[in-house]
Amino acid sequence: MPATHPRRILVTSALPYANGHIHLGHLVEYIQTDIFVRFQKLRGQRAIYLCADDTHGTAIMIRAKAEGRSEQELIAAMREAHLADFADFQIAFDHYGSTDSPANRRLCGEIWQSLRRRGLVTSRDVTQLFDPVAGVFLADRFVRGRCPRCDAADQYGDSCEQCGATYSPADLVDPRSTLSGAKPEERSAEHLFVTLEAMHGFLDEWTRASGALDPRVANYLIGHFLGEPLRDWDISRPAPYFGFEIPDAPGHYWYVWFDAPIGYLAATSEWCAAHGESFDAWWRRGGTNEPPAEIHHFIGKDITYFHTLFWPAMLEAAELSLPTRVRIHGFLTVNGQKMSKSRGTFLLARTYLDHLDPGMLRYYYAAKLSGGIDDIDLNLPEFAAKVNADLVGKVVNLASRTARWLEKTGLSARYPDDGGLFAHAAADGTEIAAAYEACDFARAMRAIMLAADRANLYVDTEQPWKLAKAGPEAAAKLQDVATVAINLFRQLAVYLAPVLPKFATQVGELVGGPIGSWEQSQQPLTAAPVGTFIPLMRRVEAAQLEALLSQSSEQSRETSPGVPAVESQPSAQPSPATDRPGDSGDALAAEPLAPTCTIDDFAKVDLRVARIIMAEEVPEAKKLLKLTISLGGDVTRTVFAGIKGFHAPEALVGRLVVVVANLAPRQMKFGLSEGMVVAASGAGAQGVYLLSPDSGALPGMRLH
RNA sequence: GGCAGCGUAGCUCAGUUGGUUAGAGCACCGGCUUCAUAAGCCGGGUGUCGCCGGUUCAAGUCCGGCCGCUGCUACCA
Repeated sequence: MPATHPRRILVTSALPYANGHIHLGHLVEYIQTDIFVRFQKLRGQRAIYLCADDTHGTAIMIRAKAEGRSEQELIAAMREAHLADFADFQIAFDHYGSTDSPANRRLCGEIWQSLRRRGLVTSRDVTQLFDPVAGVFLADRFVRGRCPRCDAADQYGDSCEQCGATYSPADLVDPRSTLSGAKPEERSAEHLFVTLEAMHGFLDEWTRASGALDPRVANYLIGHFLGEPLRDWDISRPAPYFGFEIPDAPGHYWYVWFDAPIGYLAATSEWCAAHGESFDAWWRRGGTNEPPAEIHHFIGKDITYFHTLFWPAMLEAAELSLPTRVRIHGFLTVNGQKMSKSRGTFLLARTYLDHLDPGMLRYYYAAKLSGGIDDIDLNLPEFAAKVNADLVGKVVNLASRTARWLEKTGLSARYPDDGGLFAHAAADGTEIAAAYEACDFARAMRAIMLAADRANLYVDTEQPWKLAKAGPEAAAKLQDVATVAINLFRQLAVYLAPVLPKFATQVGELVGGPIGSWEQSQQPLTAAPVGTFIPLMRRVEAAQLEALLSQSSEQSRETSPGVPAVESQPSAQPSPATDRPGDSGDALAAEPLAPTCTIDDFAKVDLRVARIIMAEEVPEAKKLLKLTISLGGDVTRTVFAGIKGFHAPEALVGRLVVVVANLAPRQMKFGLSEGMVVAASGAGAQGVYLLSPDSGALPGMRLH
């Protein structure tokens, strides 16, 4: 519980790059951070959540040029889009800045002077490929050519995707710039470096002993960087570059990764200016009489070393406060694989919002995040099941099934005997809070759902619907039972408030007023009016998920020219089939075409002709027939096929069908199924139609 | 190629410093309930804890090797 002096907690998320829109992968971090900050505020701590757009660098410069507008116009437009996405996902920054701001320029200058004073800046020439037409130096990925080892065409400047060779861009055969198509030339330019090795002792100590890092991360750093002399960090880029020109080195610009983390400081500075606070009190060591502010950075594992080596070194050199904790999370996969435009799983925040409630994603992520650096998977069928079961079926349903009894009477004047349920859940608050504090939100959600289970069991046991029918003499008992249920419901809403802020607000409107303090979970409400219950959250339907994926696929086709558009297929010729009566587009419309797959994808599926040699009823099964099929010779398989009712077993024996022969065997209730018989179905689901090859085909033949 | 993480029930995952009979949710089956958004409650069983070896009285847990999956690969590593 907050003592007389609340903790001061400064929290950041990594700055999103102004080169693209927010997607569901980004949101893992912003939602995680937002939950942490909201939790701290609910507990009465003084927490501030700061972030900003990361706006500088070559990529922004090139994109602005390609779009024929200034960098400032580009980043302003992207900022607006980012802010709208964050707001709609209920991510509540206390301040959202930009690295392209006067405050950031000033602070970059100050840090830079600290590095200079300490003699940590040096310079030397660096040779890079230069695009003479576009007039810019080229990163490896902006150069393509033939592999010097295997001669594969169209390879990136650093490694060959065909043979795996690694090399430098200058080794490529016939290199060309992906920006202009011009042949790049080698140019040498002076770069400025920070001599990190001078900070080696400090970093060793900080990594090991500060407690800011998970031991696994500390081990990683010790094993990979701190075990040998640290390389100089190339901190400048020659013109042309979109960024801040270095004041004492005209023609040189700070590299984007220098000014990006300083954006945390700039955001603090701007927030302080707007709220009459002192920057020094938050970042300067010994800047106040208060205990030092805590500084928590939330980042993805990909930018670990920027935040655990370069950034602490910069802060140390500038004598600013060091991070209390660097909280590192993994990446998001969708349905078990990385987000992919061609699979339609590269899900933008905005696309999600077009179809689904943001609170649901916040809850799902919370239920998956345990504070570690493991990747988390967004499995869409599981997402629907979890949201429907936990939020709709357990939590919201609790009010849905009891609030109506209290509309006229309000809560009982005294809190009834609930068998210790409220006190039990109030005591759970300690463990739930500890889990939130440790960013083990998954554990917090499990504990909260257990409390929800107990509450539902209570309602089930007390059977208020019977009391309602029992007449006036049971009215007091009915009011008491509903009072308990609604109190337990509101208690859950307090615990869930960091995850579901909008839901908590709505619950406050239903009963008891605004939820603003963790303490509200500790005392039941009495004699308060109860509003009319309106459904607070709708179930997720499969159709919504399909619509989400299908819209995402369309967007990807529009925006990624590398993926052939379905529309580009020559389909204008009238097809004989479309002239047939009854051949409507219903079936196609009911199940839109799957995303494009390659011939390699198709080759993974081994389709074979097979002969059904036995077909048996499975008495207990509603849909299944047990088939024994032959792939030729004495190779037979047992397959359970969902065709009962559409085909008589005896009519199937001897018939040729097509099977997926390399499908992973699946244990079904009635036995192991070792393949799948291919059949057509869909639209109206009027039937299931087996495929047959033309006569002459033999078992074992593969479909190509 | 380099680096990292993971591998526990059909699926998604928990399993504290090694310590009884390895757990939860979902899915599935049966029963109850009918207030509630096809919601709720009870019961049911399922595991060579990826494989091989080692340390130990004791290994899902520690060590080594192998296999598989996933992610990252930025002017860097």
